[in-house]
Amino acid sequence: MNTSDAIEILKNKGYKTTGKRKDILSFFEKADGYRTAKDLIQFLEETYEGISFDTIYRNLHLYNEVGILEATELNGEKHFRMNCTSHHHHHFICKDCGKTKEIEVCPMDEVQKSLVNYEIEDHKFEIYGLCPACQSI
Amino acid sequence: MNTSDAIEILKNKGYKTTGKRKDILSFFEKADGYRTAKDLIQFLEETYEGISFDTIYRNLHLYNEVGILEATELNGEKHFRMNCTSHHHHHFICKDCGKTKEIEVCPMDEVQKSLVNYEIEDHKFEIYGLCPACQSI
DNA sequence: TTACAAATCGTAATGATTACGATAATATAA
DNA sequence: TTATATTATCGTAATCATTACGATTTGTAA
Repeated sequence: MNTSDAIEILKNKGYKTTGKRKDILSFFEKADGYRTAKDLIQFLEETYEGISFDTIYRNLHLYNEVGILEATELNGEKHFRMNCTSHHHHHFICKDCGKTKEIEVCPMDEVQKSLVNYEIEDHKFEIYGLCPACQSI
Repeated sequence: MNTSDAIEILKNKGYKTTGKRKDILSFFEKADGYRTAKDLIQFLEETYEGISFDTIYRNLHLYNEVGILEATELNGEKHFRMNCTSHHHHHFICKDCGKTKEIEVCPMDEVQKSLVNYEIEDHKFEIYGLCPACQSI
């Protein structure tokens, strides 16, 4: 997903296009990994001094709801990244820089066999560590 | 892991045994699934009216550190359960009652092949949904 | 260009968790 | 068993991320 895809989604759902919304999208497009609300605030402060928390969190929440962003929880903070809609997969997440690498393995087919009578709603499979670039630092 | 195993661990590490510590352990032993700090406070208030947050969170943190409890994050709150030390496995977690079912499948061996040069520190594989008992309610 | 719904602002409130100085309780050694 | 050192707990305030809200501004469609 990129910024213009995302704007298209918002328009189709009747949400308005604003400068802040576009900048939030390009921030995540450029980020290519997980970022926190704080990271986003810091970025937007450069352009929009004194931007409201309301704007930050409302839009993060909205983007997550319409599938533009996906979220995960790391050290007590929510982290967000551009959603990869292409196909189902999981991520290696670098604890240092937040960048991700796609993992194609998903064990859910096999797991379901051992969960008859259980109603599966969701699953999470994430690998944490240091990416090659962050190991040398 | 049960309460007496856990007390043994604490003793061996030089931590003192108190009534509250024992009660916290038996709470989690009885629970057989994930519980929040709030759940624990509610339980302990019955016996120890006005128990301090400090006691709750300090002990949860300690038990997690020494491997008595394991933790996960669900809807913005930390959830804790007795650690199953026997062997490596993952969990189905019921969103309603917090009870868990062990999943023996772990795809990490296979995943590692696609992560050469990545330093893997940790991984999480959890399945969420409703257990048979909670579906009928 | 107008009008109205939606977005943002500025700031206060919330909720989970952490922190801390004072006090109490436990374990150990005499 | 008693003294003593160390650890645990208390009571409460502080912190941190996130949510909420009335007032104001802005985008969009007619």
